[in-house]
Amino acid sequence: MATARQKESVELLKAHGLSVTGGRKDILNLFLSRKGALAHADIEKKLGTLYDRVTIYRTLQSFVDKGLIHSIPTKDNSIRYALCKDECASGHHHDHHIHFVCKRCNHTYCLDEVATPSVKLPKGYTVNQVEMVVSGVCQSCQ
Amino acid sequence: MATARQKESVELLKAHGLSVTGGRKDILNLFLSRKGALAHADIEKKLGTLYDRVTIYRTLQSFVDKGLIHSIPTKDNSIRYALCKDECASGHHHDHHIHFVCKRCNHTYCLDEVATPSVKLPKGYTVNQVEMVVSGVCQSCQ
DNA sequence: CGTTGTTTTGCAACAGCGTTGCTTTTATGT
DNA sequence: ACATAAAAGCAACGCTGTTGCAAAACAACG
Repeated sequence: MATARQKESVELLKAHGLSVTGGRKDILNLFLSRKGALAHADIEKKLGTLYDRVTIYRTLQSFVDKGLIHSIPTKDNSIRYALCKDECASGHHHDHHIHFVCKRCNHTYCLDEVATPSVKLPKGYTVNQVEMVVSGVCQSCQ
Repeated sequence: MATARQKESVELLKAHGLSVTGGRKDILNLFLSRKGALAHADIEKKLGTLYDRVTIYRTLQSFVDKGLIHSIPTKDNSIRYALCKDECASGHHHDHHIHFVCKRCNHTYCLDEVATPSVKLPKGYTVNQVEMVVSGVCQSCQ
């Protein structure tokens, strides 16, 4: 099981054109094991003794660049990251789902089954991307 | 005209239970004169010589607390602020409009005429607040 | 399996953002 | 105009994210 996940992360890394290193495997495993988004601070808290702060920053950046994870904007000024679905590729993110932030446990979830509704903008505006973040109370915290 | 705006800002401050000071008037005037959101950095650039950095932070915070302005989350990790409509009061923000970020001029607008569409979440989720940020190209930059 | 060239990591230092404590100055209400 | 309460200024700090460079790890190839 742990080995299965190991294999999965290695495959994912290779499939996205990233060389396989210990740090990348560990960080990717965090994303795979925990459904929900992670902030840099979360990762540092879990792996802080193993890897340098800078390495984590650069790893996250490379993951975003290669379409492995995407960033989620939040009100509290801390960027969170979550795994992308298969449709995302290098340079092209297609996260058409909405994000949910729980006020109790402070976890962030990708609600893949909920698509972002289309919006009608006033004349003259060209839409490029739509971000939707819903906050409230999640299933586990009810 | 400048005096009319002066009066308007004084009224607004008083109406929201804030004492009237030079800094608050100047900062509020910035919001009144410029349609669009402002980041702390923008304000500092315009008024930086007049007021201390800390004063600007505290002023913005008090404006948010009293329901004068609201914050807008962005991907680049810089909080922007925009004027609230009348429905907002101390502690209760009702910004049910969407926000638009232009990729060209990098301005942020409140599209008050566009309401946030309602979303259907999976069972077990309680919705508290919905944030919608659309990015693209604005009217002036077409 | 070892060598070589490239990529990644760790370390140190730095810049920017936002906060806090304390003192001085400014506003408010009587 | 005065006393009291609030805000501004100053200094310092912590946290987040970035950059340059040297050491280490990885990938490809013979």
